[in-house]
Amino acid sequence: MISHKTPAHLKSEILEAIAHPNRVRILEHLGKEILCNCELAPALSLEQSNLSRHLKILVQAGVIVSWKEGLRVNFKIADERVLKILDLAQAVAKRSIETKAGVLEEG
Amino acid sequence: MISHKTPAHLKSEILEAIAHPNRVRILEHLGKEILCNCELAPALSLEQSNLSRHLKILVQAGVIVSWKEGLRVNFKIADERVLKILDLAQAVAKRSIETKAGVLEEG
DNA sequence: ACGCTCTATGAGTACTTACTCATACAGTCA
DNA sequence: TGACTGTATGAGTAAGTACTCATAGAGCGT
Repeated sequence: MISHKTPAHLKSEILEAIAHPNRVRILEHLGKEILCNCELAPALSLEQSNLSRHLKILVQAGVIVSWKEGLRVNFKIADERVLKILDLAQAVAKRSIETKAGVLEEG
Repeated sequence: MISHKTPAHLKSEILEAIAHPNRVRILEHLGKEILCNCELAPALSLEQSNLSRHLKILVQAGVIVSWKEGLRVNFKIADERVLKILDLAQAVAKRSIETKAGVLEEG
């Protein structure tokens, strides 16, 4: 079964999964340590059901992986490159803001 | 005026701007050459007005820059790192697909 | 001035998304 | 078994997004 998705579609699926601010925060936490839903919820001040759905989106995109451990479901980053994407996004955002500030000054 | 946006929010603004499949396609084209709306529209098979709005989103995020040249408005990548983000997204997507295939085989 | 080309935007619609509440499901321990 | 903890999901709602059509604006040429 070969995927018929275009390259642009493949990329956007990963990026859409990552792009939500709460999911960015989840990834930032998981970049440091393995955590479960019950630890992330208070750390991010998110409703348990809401967080569960965000985590599901990340798992389905293949950005994080999960496994059961007793009652808990643990999560960790599946591919370290997603953290690199976050770093680059940060850098682009920073430059964008600086450029806008520069335009205002010289104007 | 200092921005009060959280790091997660800054990142997600860039990623949300990039994440749409049509905007990924726009960036892929602009990664190779400078183009105007009128050249991109037929290349991407997008409605002129629809394309114009996608380009606006990318400009507002600071991902691309635009300048007038007669009737045309040209666009180019503002920060080459967005292309790197697309490459990484592609790599993550590829690995995700392979991992899922592996799971199916060993199952 | 006029017509022509290219781009931007208002308005309307269909679709998707995030969120919350309530509830079901899964696993542990007494 | 029942009570308890942790997770997933159905249902409903509010908000956001992408798309199209029509139209306005901006700049070129005659």
